[in-house]
Amino acid sequence: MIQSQEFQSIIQAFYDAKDEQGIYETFDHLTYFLGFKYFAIGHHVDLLNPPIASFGISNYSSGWLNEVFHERYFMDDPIHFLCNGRHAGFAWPESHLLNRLNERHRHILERGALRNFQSGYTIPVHLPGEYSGSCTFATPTSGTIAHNVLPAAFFAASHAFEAIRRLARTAAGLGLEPPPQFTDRQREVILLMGQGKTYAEMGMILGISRETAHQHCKLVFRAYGNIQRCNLIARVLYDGIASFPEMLRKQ
Amino acid sequence: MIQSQEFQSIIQAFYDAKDEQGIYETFDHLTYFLGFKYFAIGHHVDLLNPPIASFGISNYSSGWLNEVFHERYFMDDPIHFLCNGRHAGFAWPESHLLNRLNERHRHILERGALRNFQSGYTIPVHLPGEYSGSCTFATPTSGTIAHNVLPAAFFAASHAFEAIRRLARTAAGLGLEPPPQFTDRQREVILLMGQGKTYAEMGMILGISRETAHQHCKLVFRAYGNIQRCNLIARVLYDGIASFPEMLRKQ
DNA sequence: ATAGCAATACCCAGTTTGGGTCATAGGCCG
DNA sequence: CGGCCTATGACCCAAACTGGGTATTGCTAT
Repeated sequence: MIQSQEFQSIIQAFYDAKDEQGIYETFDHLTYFLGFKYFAIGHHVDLLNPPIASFGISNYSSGWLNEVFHERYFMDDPIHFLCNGRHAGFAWPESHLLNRLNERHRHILERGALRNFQSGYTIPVHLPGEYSGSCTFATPTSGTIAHNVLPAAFFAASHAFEAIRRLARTAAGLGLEPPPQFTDRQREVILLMGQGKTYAEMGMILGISRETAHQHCKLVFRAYGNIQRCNLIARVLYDGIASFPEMLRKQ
Repeated sequence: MIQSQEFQSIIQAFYDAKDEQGIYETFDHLTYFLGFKYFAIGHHVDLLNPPIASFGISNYSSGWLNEVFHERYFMDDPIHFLCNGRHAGFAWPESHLLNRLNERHRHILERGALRNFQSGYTIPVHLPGEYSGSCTFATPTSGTIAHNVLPAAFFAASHAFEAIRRLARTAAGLGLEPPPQFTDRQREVILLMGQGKTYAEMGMILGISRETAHQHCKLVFRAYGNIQRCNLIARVLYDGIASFPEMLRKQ
């Protein structure tokens, strides 16, 4: 399958696509080629109020899309939820994944199954400074998905996402701004903020005065546009400026 | 290749590995299976002062590793640089990628080529809350890499990274105690805290009094053992109680 | 029915935050 | 050498947070 000329040409077609229509047709082709029926690719954002340069393309039925929009399923999409903290693709439904879902997630999953989404394969896409997203292939038949198509689906989905990102960015005229850069000292106070330390404690730990720690923090806030402390924590983790292990380390 | 039993068993072996030695042997096997000679997988961090729970494994020669450490190449690694803002894997060297490199990058790339890294394939790995990383396969022969192995390499690298992450995390002792459970209201105030809202703003948004929002937050803090607000944000994101998309979305 | 829990609401004293502004010292670079 | 950046330190002050309380309402499970 992967050795085939057809597979190579589908990948190339994503990069050659000039607009959403071209992407859609290529995806339709790919979905059929891989043996699935449905596809969806896009960012995990508020679909009723999508941010600039975000995108979402699928061949889901209008009935299901109506339900998703009307019931606001996209805010608690179980498949999107399972993408959190994950790089490798995953086939669903799978028992040990279902354990992580809450009531609302399961309800949505059941509604989807009624609408012919019995099983599928989803590829998460995370990139620093961008909205998380994913690419999903689904079938109306229940039962296990053939494992040998997964590498091809994973590979193709990644390139498809890459191609659509570029298209969406150039269409939006950005250039998303890259996350700010920080000095070593600034990164240190960021970690300490995430550990819940006060300015006085930071000063103690770093061997500097309370006011100096305060000053470093002020510059960090300013770099992010004077956002609030807690929002900063979420941002630096998301932007890859700090990692969970460092921030959550006991001390 | 991908259909082969051997490929499946290599993937499984990564998840079954109990320590770095097991990972190393499995990677050696995978590298040979894919037709490469060298492999390297790990986080893009300061190797002289690696953060907790970060990892790096490779079968590079000690001569090259010495040079990398001594000359601090890892701070300006051209391959790591090309991973920025990219999800799909990439084969190198490739002319349109080289354009993005600066002098120092090219110098390091040339030094690597002298040390037998003529061409390769690199898979970037980005995950919110973690350092970016990558997995590289390389060969001492110049010339184009056969395209048909790339999907297998991409797929296997993703699962390998996933398996090593889990190993490194449990070794770092994170995520041992099960996270507390929260009510819907509590989850709402958690999200609002992560968005930098004050108690008064939370009350406004939720249609309750400032003091009620305060009360919900107090119970959340208590559930985590009266930790500080900012530390809470890092914890709930790590524990999967809230996700980056819901916390960072504009509203 | 009654005990438990979630959600609501209010009080309060002490601490912390997050904006300013200002100043000095050292390092690096052209 | 001068300019720029970083790290350091200091002061001010209104607003917000923190962590104790108490108390009512309504729902649910035993």
